[in-house]
Amino acid sequence: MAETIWSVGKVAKRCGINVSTLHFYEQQGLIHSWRNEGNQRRYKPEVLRRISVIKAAQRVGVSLEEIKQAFESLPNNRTPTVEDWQQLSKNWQQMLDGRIAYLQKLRDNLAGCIGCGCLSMTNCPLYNPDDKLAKSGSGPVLLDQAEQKARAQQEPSASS
Amino acid sequence: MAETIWSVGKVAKRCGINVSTLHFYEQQGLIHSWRNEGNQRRYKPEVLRRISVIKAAQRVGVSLEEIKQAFESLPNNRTPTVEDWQQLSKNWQQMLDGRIAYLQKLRDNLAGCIGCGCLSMTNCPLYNPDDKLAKSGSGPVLLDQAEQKARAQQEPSASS
DNA sequence: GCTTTACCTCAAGTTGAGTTGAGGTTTTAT
DNA sequence: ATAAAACCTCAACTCAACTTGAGGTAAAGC
Repeated sequence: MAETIWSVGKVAKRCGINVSTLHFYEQQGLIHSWRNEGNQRRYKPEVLRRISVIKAAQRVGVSLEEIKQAFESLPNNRTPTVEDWQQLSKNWQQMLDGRIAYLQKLRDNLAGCIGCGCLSMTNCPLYNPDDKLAKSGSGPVLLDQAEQKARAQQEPSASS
Repeated sequence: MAETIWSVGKVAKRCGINVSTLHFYEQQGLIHSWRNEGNQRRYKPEVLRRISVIKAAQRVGVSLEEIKQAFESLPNNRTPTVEDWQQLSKNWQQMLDGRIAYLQKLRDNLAGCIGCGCLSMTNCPLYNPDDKLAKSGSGPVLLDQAEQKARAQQEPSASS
């Protein structure tokens, strides 16, 4: 219940990040602060939660832009409620399920693939990552990599 | 068995990447080529395997530098054998297991954590990512993020 | 009271992973 | 034989995510 107010330095230390990173996140609209009389930043404890989420998400490869979009489901005007965070959490979990599924698929394919010695261009999932792996079961809630544009199929001409 | 020789354009098209990316990877020492009489790049089919591995690895957040190091276990002078690739594959799988474990832990913690409404700084794994999540079961073979340096523990002073 | 520490802004620099463009050569296709 | 497509080099640009530095103000400790 400690209705604590935080300074940049405290937040930075507590979260293990630089003060400059907090400036940066604020500038990017990921976190918010108000100022005291001396123009110094002050934070609600909520900010720690946000930063924790940012760090956790980054670790799994989510960009700041995507995180920001996820945060936009949180209210700007009032402090997010438990329900607000739960909604975000739900989306997050779908994404994580997708990522996990992808990694598992990749791992399992590696076993039979990377070391198999085959040079079968048409069969090997490693040589054909788009079909077999990239598009595999991820419910892209936050991630939406929108990759693979070039997908021409054309074998070279020479052969022995 | 097709002992095919590849040009940049063919490789690029086949792999769905730009020619400039191949130049770049070569410059970074990730792939190799020789030149024909007209100074144009020529590739062994092996390069497709390398690029596939690069792409797969990048997708799970491995940096080019780490990939390069992994490739250094491959022979420079001769074409990698099945065994060479198998060794690399083994390391890769350990890393993937680590990443999967991390993601699962994160997902499971999210359920009880991000939306729980607790503000318990001392208990919540989200607020204390270093201990609970970051260091959790990953045998860092390729990843070795070497993060968390700043880990001071200091609560702010004010309270209500 | 004064010194040290923390904070402020704003501009510029850094790193990773490429991309773009200019200016020129080779290959391929007709 | 000639035009189009593919290739070459090298330098510069881009973008994300920060970090560093200069020059100055505010707050804390003794």
